[in-house]
Amino acid sequence: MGLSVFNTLGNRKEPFLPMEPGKVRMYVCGVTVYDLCHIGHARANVAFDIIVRYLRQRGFDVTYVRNFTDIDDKIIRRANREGVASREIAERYIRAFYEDFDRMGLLRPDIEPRATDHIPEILRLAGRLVETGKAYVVDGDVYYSVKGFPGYGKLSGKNTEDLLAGARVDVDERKKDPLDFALWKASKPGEPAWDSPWGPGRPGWHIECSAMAMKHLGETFDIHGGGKDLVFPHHENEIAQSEGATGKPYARYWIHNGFVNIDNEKMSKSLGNFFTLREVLAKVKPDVLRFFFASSHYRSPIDYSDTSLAEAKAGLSRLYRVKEKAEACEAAGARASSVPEGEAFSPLREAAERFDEAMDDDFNTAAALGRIFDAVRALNRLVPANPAAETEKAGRFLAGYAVLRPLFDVLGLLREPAKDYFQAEGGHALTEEEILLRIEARRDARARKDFAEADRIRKELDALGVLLEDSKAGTSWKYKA
RNA sequence: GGCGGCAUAGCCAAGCGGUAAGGCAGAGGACUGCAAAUCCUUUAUCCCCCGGUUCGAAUCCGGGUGCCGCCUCCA
Repeated sequence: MGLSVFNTLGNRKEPFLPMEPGKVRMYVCGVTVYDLCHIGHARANVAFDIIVRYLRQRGFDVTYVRNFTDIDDKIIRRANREGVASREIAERYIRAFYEDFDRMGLLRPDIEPRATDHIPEILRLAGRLVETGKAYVVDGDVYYSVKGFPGYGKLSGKNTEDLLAGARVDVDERKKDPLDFALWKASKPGEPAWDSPWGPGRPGWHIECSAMAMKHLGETFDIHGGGKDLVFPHHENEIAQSEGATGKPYARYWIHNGFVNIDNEKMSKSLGNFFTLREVLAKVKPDVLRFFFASSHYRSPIDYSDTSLAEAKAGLSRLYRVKEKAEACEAAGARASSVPEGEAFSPLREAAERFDEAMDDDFNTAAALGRIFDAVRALNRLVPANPAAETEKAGRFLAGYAVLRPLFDVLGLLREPAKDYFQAEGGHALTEEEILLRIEARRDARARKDFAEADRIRKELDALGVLLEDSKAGTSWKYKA
């Protein structure tokens, strides 16, 4: 069984065969840095983060490139509004981007090119297209001539007649054809500009990705990813200008993620119905969001709400409880027994295998998560009641947990210690010390069979958001979900 | 108008021709002083509707209905 991926180019699932065996060259469209990231950006990036993690775990040497669009109309507009340089806007939001995305545990790409650092490459590419007559110059603007590229529409499944009939393409008199798009825009007064053979100007949106992807990955590379909304026109145009220039296939597999919806409607800046990542991270741990995203297939739309977040939180807690037990075993001095064998482990090993099958099927994280829960159930049967007193059992449990751990890593889940996950949330009424004091008092009450007092203390803590759990090994506590 | 996608239990969500994963919520049981956690059992005779293909369809085909996305900046 091999890995298969859904390729937007061709609109079907295909076996994944990189150009060079064992090596994957991958480009993902990053963000335009003019504002804070919202959870739609988070969804897209978590999706590709998981894809990279899985490819690497599967043994591929992945070169992961993700750009920053740091020059664009929206950045300029914001800079003008605030009376600062557009560079300053870009720097500010790149910083914010890293703050948010690092918290999400997103892998840093191997290369993070910025448009403004690639002006020479962009000019070279545009120049190549002008020289070969595939692009034309009007008043310092450079436009790509779509009619000259026969494959136009192959990614998005559109044809040029339909596009024209759609009549939603704004008519610019200077363009030879309404579908033509700008490779280079002459700068207006007060706008940032770079010198070019056609006068001072700045790059159009689509060409930066082509220039940067081809510079860092070659003229043909394996995977190009982004949100579904980029299929047309952005990615269609990237193909046109890149293949128009090189005559070679551009990206071989196009992967697009579905949207985050609010009340069944696309969340977006223009609709105004968006939540920034940091707003959401103020409410829930980053892992909750990751779990939420992983619980649907990356191509499906996913509906964001407080309810769905709460459900994700509940499911994730079940996972963290397993980790909590593994930590308890380690704390008790147990070490994973070498090879997990025996009847009790076969459901675990089977679940791990079926996890890979699910991921092989177009990165089906929802199904993969199902297999993780199967494994969790199997592993929970092996939990020692008192790890300190049952080191052998604890060692077996750890051996089982070691089978699961790589699965969590692929999804980027369970990155923090369970103790922190359950106990390190701020803003609670009681300190850890105060909680432990009450647990001690309750222990004494239980020892003298004063259950009324013991229950009183437990209820008191419960009212303050602290949950007690008795076991043979003692009483543990956690903040209520 | 053109193109594409989706409709599965109370909720979320897999499934891609062989007789409905998983999670949350619910019910019963075990464990517990009682809880919590955990384990066991249980919860869709049926997958929007109507036809068709097939020994067999949630899965394929045709026709409906509803919702969504792209065609304009957008993950």
